[in-house]
Amino acid sequence: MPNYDILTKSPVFRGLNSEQLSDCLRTVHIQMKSFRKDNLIVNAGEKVNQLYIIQKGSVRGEMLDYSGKVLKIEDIEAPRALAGAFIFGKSNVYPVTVTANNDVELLSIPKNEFLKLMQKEQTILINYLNDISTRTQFLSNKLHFLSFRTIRGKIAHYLMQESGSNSNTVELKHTQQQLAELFGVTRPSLARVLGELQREGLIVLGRKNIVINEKKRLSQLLEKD
Amino acid sequence: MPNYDILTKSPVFRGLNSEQLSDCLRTVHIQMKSFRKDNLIVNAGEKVNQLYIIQKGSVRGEMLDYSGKVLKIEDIEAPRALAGAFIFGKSNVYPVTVTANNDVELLSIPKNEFLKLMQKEQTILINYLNDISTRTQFLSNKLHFLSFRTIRGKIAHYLMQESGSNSNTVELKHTQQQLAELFGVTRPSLARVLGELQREGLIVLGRKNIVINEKKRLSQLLEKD
DNA sequence: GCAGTTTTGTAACAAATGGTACATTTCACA
DNA sequence: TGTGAAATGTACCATTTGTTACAAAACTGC
Repeated sequence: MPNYDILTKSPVFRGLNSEQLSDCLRTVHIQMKSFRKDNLIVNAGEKVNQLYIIQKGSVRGEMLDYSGKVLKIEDIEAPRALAGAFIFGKSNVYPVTVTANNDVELLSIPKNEFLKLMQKEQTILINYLNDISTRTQFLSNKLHFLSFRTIRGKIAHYLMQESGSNSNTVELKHTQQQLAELFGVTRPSLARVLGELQREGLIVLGRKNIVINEKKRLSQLLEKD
Repeated sequence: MPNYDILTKSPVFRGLNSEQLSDCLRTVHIQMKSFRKDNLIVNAGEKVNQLYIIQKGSVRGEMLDYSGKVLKIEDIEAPRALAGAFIFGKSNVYPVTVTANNDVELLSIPKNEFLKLMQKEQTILINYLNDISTRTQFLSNKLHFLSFRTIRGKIAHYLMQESGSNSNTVELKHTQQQLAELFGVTRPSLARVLGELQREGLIVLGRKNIVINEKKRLSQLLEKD
């Protein structure tokens, strides 16, 4: 029941066609796993012994601090790979708790079987290197983001990043609550700072977007943080 | 002038002997580079087109926020590899500024040459996967660490991590200033909280160590943060 | 269009941290 | 052993954020 058409679009198998992929996968032991919405897929701290590739649905990675408070790290959607960077490495342990956002199907490939695949297909090797490297870069960005001390700084950085160089409007895909979790701050604090920035004329708050009035002054906020 | 004896101890070339390594490296184009103490090796934002392996000395990776304030990320010493995870991936750009801690010699291998090496020597491939995976795990830890809101939480987490499960003494390898940078807080604030924790009887501050008196209460701090 | 739910705006106060300054202690080394 | 530099302890106040609470506005499903 692996869907080769979908899986060939995964970062790991990209560049192969369905036939090539099914030929490859026939030579190794694989397994399909299913999860329902909000099911726990992996708990932080579990050992990683296989590569998971999402064939259907989307999952979220969250970090739980000791009080159970949630810091959301990211969403991963089909057909991306899960925890690719944690199969190898020293501690082979999931750093985040992974939960299903909706109905999810995973392709599971044991570590040593996946090694065989990479030895066999150079395309998979290069893809895999690209994938974990991209993940590392994502973490690095996240780290950079969290390094802003103030909420103003985080907002400024977020808006500058989301708006790109040409546009002055940022479409919001998240509620304030979700944004606050992303920033690692409380919702009222975020709302307060957003309100301040609006009163100061830097931005205009819409329901589902934010218009940047003065990009220069906004970027100056970054320099003070 | 590559030193094969040292390089075989690098995470990337581990498992090969000097002869095997020199044979490998003879088939590709490599280059040696030298830097003096506090020389800039790579600026954050530069493109990554080669793998650097430190043959001699140590370097530090630092993130500069826009005001020029320094957030130290890590030290990397010979014979580890540098920015291994950023050769591949989407944005091929250094996330941190790399500076020499002392006199440094680097082995530089262009990206496509390094690909050849991995195709040729499976040992190098597996080593490389382990290396970048370990780096990702390091970043993930760092992220977890920074997610603690309060200084108390960061101190508690740091001490619990450093002391391990048996010992109650943490040897300090850093000054307060260095620790403060590691934590992303100011030095006086760190000193204040350390003082508070001592007054509350949780820890005893020494010049070059910290003794944990009540491990239970310390771990409870983590739950409140 | 209405009722219930979610999202947003905002206020008042508490808590935590930053910035700055300075005295004291420790360290390095001449 | 003495001296200058570095590290540490601490105090004061400003700033930022958290916490809690509540009202208004916007959505949702009927």
